[in-house]
Amino acid sequence: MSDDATDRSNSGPGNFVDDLVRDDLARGLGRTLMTRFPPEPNGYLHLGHAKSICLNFGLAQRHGGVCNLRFDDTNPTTEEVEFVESIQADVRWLGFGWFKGPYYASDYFEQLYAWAEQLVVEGRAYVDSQDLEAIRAGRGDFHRPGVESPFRDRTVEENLDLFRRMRAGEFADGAHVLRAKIDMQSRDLNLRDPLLYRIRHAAHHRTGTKWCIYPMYDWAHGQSDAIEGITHSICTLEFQNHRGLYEWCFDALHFDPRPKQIEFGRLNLSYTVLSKRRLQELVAGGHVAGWDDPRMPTLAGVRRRGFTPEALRAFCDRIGVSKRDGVADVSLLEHAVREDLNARCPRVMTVLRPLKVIVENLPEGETVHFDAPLHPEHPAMGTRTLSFSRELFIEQDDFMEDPPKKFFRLAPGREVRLRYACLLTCVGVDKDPSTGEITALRCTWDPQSKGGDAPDGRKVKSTLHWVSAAHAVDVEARLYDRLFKVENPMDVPEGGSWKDHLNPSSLTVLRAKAEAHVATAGEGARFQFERLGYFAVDPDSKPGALVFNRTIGLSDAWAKIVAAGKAG
RNA sequence: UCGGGGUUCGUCUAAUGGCAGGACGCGGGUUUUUGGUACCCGCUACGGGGGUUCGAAUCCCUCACCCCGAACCA
Repeated sequence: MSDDATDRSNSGPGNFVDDLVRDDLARGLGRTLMTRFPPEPNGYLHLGHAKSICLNFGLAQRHGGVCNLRFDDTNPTTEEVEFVESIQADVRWLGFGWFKGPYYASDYFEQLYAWAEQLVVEGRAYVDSQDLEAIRAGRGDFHRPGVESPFRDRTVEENLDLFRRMRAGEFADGAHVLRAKIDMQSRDLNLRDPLLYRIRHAAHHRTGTKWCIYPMYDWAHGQSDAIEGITHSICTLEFQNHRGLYEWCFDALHFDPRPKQIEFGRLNLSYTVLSKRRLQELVAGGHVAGWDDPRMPTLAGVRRRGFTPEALRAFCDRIGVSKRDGVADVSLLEHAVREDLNARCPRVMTVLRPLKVIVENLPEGETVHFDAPLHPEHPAMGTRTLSFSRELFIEQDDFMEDPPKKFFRLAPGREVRLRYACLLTCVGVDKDPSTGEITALRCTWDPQSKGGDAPDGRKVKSTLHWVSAAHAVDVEARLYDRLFKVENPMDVPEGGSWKDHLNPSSLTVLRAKAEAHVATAGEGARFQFERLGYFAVDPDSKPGALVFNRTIGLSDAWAKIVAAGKAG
């Protein structure tokens, strides 16, 4: 124990919210720790939400508390059931569950309205009948105080009457609003008589047409927290400016105990955009196939791509939680994904860009079988049988007629190993006489090297993946690259758009040859295609027509050598 | 310019008055039937300036820079 204080090698990523919660718990909260994840159902959840979900649910999990899922559904014009459903599915997929609920701010509309009337009665709120522009103008700006509305001094009776008639539907949208009566001189702009209710004759996805006035965020959120008994209301940095108003509401309603609002820095990721509005724009503009396009940073997208919830949670643990507005490197996410997939994925061989190989010393019609482990480090995962015959496919990238110095793979006269099979030597190259294009490789195998090692102990510098032409299954492989070409897509020159940074080759579709073992794989199944990366079966797959998404490639030392121009 | 936050390796993040540490990344190496994995070694940081102190990333002053805020969005 005493060593812990001095052993700095152990200190993991920071999480100042967790520290605060621990302090509060140590001091004695007097009630159960309760957090909440409060999405607005107006879009799909993305990686940024994953950070918030892991934070809120994680806190509850670690400290014997409870975390509510609550839909912040106070704006009927943007919210839809499609989203409340996808959000629940995504939270569950990530590995979290809620104790009761889910909850909805709309369930509290009646209570919220009653409290608003209370404010009116106490002279702390009034109905303003100025139009939008006048209200905006009256608010002033950073340097000028606001001016009071001419309607600010209406009597309680008049305010109550008007507010009730607002609810009753007597007025058109925009005719009146309910405002808190605070201080038009305040340096905190949120305290310059903020709007509490606006009229919206719009159907709500849950309350239908029962209401035609809807509470604003600032009126709904804190009170919803209080109703549920939330102890720690954790939100992102942009809400720091609202804390004064959050507290004002609790003062006005004399809430005790009250939730504590804590703000943290939202997740930003290099080479991607994380904002619902922009993701929506990518979908609407047809830049991707949908919210669940595997290139999207949505939870639906990365799930389809083959990311695991475990990897996402590990990533969220590792980036830490602070008040800094930073940008996490996408390579950290990729690392978490590879780390998890490496441990759990069975290995198989698939050739993405086939190059035909003819094994001259193996008679046509003859098949040799090899047993190969499904995971070299986990024998318990079992084995599968590989078929080897006269016609094979290897990767086009694995052969060069005139290789540079550091190219260890197949070349004329050179011997390599076929993974789990045998040693193979290239003895000739067939070319199309008119184009000069290589059509096939002439090779011989060493029957003494069955399994991959020669009895004479000779070594080869490279091991290639391969499939037998006669036994392979045709599959579609979808390769993904980063959606954006630049680290910060929001860094745009004058007159440009962040969408100018979209990577035109973020998707490559290939017709590949896979070993027979994958033929029966079901949707969502994950494999490592040896030497190529991790792949997951896409829902577009049909019987006999598998589609694989490349979740992430393996780290590729050779590609780095080539990119650095050091291949020799 | 007013208010609210923020500034530690390239990135994320520790250390809260006592040797600036970890992870990712990058470079090198060992092992290897994946140019994978694993393992080893190395790399780079306290925004600037003043002060307090035996001692400052940490406390004080000051400057600079960055983010958020003037929706009937959340």
